[in-house]
Amino acid sequence: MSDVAGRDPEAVSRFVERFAAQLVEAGLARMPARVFAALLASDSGALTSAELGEQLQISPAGVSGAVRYLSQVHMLSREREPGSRRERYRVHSDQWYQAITNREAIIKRWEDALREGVASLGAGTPAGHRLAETLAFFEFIEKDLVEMMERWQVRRAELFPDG
Amino acid sequence: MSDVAGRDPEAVSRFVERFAAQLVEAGLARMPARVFAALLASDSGALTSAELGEQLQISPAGVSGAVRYLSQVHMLSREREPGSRRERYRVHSDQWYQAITNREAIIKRWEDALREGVASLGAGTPAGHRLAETLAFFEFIEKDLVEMMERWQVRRAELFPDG
DNA sequence: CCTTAACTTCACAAATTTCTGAAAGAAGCG
DNA sequence: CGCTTCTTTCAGAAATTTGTGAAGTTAAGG
Repeated sequence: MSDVAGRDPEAVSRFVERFAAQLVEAGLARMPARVFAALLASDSGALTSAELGEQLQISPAGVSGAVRYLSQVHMLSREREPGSRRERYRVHSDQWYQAITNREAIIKRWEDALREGVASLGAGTPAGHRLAETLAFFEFIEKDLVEMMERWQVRRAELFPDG
Repeated sequence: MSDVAGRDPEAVSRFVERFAAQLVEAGLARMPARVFAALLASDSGALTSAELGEQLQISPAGVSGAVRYLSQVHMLSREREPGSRRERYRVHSDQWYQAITNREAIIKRWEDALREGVASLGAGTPAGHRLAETLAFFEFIEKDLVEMMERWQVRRAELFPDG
């Protein structure tokens, strides 16, 4: 069943393309950005490969590549409808929470590189000191982000008691 | 005066390239990433165009493009040494604070796109509800990020009393 | 098992991005 | 004012990325 039926496809498309453009500007590749935006704007929160391909005018191969990337970075999850070979790609309500939590993996690698830098340039040198301070900043961010997400869960429950 | 003199250029270069690679993976363009990493790893915290060009093996044009971008997103600042036409590009100790604050501009544009989406898809629809929840998340993040940066300033003063 | 629907992989064409050399543009200094 | 030094702009070559068609793989359903 098409998720788009009964809605203004143009309004949907307009939002999808605009929001995707912002995601692209923030560093996401074009096609994953469009797929993610389309899911976000769907009523059911889940679309099949065919639906995505039709709505976004992209080939099955394009959809495949985009969802592979998005699922790697935990921005969507795949589900198989039982007794069908159709896959559905879904955004969850805590998807952003997931995505941000995933950012921590990136921060961890930055921290590794910085620790190496402090060691090889020397903790006593001005440059070493700068790297150490940068490292401390990321360690702070990492810890504080976790707490921030906890605060969001609380706030979310307040704003959307039934969500 | 070369900032690199008296240090192991190989150790510096190794850190610069590794850290830059992480920044690239996070979405920054290659050359801005390398320039930023080189500044971070310099003892003085500031390098001239010629020094950057030599250390990174890139042309003056490359340096120019990279620093233009980095200064736009507030990841470095330019200074003119008085009585010289040489420019120095500097990272400040609160540079990451600046960069994150700048991210808020991006979040603001996401929020605009989402508000439009809620309006055009209808606040009462499931999709509209999802967009509204996403919007609320970003509004929360935006406010909380500011407080987080304030907490960092406090923490930083504790860790580096003389910084 | 065989058919068939769905997804994935792969090689390639097209579009985009990146980086450079060359030329033009500022700005200090005599 | 003209020389010199440094930076920026710009057109284009080179490299990378993107998205597709076509072939290949998997698994449901007879």
